[in-house]
Amino acid sequence: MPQQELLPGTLDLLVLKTLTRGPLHGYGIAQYLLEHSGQLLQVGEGSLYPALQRLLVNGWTEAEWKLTETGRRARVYKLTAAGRKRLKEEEREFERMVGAIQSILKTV
Amino acid sequence: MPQQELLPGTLDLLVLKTLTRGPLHGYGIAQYLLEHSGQLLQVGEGSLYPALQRLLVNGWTEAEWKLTETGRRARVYKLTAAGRKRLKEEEREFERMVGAIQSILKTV
DNA sequence: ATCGATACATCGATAGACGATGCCTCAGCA
DNA sequence: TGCTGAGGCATCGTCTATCGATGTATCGAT
Repeated sequence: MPQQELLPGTLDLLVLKTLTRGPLHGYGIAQYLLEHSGQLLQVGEGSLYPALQRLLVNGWTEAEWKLTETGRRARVYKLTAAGRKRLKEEEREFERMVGAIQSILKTV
Repeated sequence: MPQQELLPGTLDLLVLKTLTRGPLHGYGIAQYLLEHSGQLLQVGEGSLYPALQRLLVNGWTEAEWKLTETGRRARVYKLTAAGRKRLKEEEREFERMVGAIQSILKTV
């Protein structure tokens, strides 16, 4: 059984939250999530880039091509006001769901 | 935006957990989850019955046709030993994932 | 020269959730 | 008598998301 790298449906939330720390590019987002989750949240590229597209299309983020300090081109994403609003909603919804599930799990 | 009824990937976990309280049929499982989650976990039939099939096929549950007190036929599901083991794994994995996500969410 | 890390993106397969639909029984009520 | 709603099963098609594989390219270090 291949263990999943992610809880399905939570990736947009994670990306949006990461971007509250400041504009960042895709690779950096994946790194941030990996490092700040004890290596648990391993976002594959095949999941990440489609997610970044979703966020763009929905207007939750804006993108700009830039050069990193190391001289590589990178597409830097920035939260929009709508994105911040969306983040709040997704956070609330996530906590609601987790709370509901845990209330089931904790019953003896 | 249609709000989701379930956190994807958590349905098997919820069903397995529900069955630790004793054998139960599909309809009863859906009711239990609804009632014990403050009406939050609304499992649709199009999600539930495929899930019950999965659990059966994997040997996590056993099924038996019975009659309810009201005289209707019902397929009653019961946890197997393997199902109990599986439940423990899924519980651990869920808490791990939620912990990781919340550690991202709580950073300022 | 090659290799690993950085950086983008797409494609196809798989899986899961969901709404709609269909079939059946029983109890209650008009 | 006939209808309706609740209890019960199940499947089908659609949609969406995750994921592994693949492909391109640059840069620094060996």
